[in-house]
Amino acid sequence: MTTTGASPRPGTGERGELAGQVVRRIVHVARAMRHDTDLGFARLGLTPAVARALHQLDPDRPIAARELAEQLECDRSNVTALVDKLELAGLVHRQVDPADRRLKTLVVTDAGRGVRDQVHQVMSEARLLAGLSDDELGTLRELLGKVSDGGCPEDCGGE
Amino acid sequence: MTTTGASPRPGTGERGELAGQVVRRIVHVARAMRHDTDLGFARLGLTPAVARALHQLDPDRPIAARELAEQLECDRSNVTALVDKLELAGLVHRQVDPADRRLKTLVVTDAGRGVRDQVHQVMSEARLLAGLSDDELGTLRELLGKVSDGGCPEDCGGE
DNA sequence: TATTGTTATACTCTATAACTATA
DNA sequence: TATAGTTATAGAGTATAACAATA
Repeated sequence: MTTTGASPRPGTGERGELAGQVVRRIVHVARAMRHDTDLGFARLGLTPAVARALHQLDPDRPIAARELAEQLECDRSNVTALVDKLELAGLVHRQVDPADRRLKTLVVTDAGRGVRDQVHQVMSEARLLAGLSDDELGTLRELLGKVSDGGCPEDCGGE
Repeated sequence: MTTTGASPRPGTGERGELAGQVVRRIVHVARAMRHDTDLGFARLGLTPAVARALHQLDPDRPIAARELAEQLECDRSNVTALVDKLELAGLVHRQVDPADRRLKTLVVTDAGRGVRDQVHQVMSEARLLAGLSDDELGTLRELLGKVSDGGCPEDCGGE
């Protein structure tokens, strides 16, 4: 407690200023990236939310709507509309679970597989990251992984 | 075409995979951060967009609505509603520019100054960044700055 | 009684187009 | 005619509450 560095409140002091800059840059960069990916999704005829939903579905391990809602961190009621659009586009098929007839399993169709791959690719293009070397990208990935809750439920790190 | 490394399309190959992971992590982290800050804004009685608008206004250099729209990268028509709420809350005052009576200058009130400071602090708290050292934060800031369009119009880097 | 999926509803955010008042 | 701000409107995204079917 002798020198500087102990701020009464978070968001104050040098450390808080630095953290604030990082927060704003992350939000800004993410905004630009989403703007970028959204264009790609639109080219596939998908809204951003629908694209994210499709991306979250695993063609080889169908899940119920409930589970998709958890993965998307949104309410069940929203999933209904998202899956409606996916089913209308022929990318996903609702299938009642014989074991528990309350559940509706979301099966990705063959067409859905193809579009899902394209969604994945759109999210990997990352024009904005072109200026970074492979080393820098690696470092960035590590640092982002250290951010609390940066563990990412499914697809961020592992693959 | 002799070795690896040359991918026909972006989003393919090792580099694309790495970039994709970084993209997804950034989006995920930004999502978590926004969720975090949004709670803070709500405690101030502000919606996220209103908070961002107030944060963008400089109490010492009033700007017109048009300019705010540019800074927020949104349409003029939206600014009307945002400023409506800010004015209703007594945080901002519309003032017709005598020089060009088409313009309405947005003046931050005394109460507005206080709330704006709190907004700034909410954005600097960054609980999620607690696990990173000062060095790591600095590196993260640099790398994010290298991302295309990471220049950030106003408040990200400079202060 | 608890849970799944659905529906109805509402609010926020954002965009487009048409209007007004100034210039 | 061009521009600033406003209004009306629409669509996407997300949340809550109530409902039917199933467990």
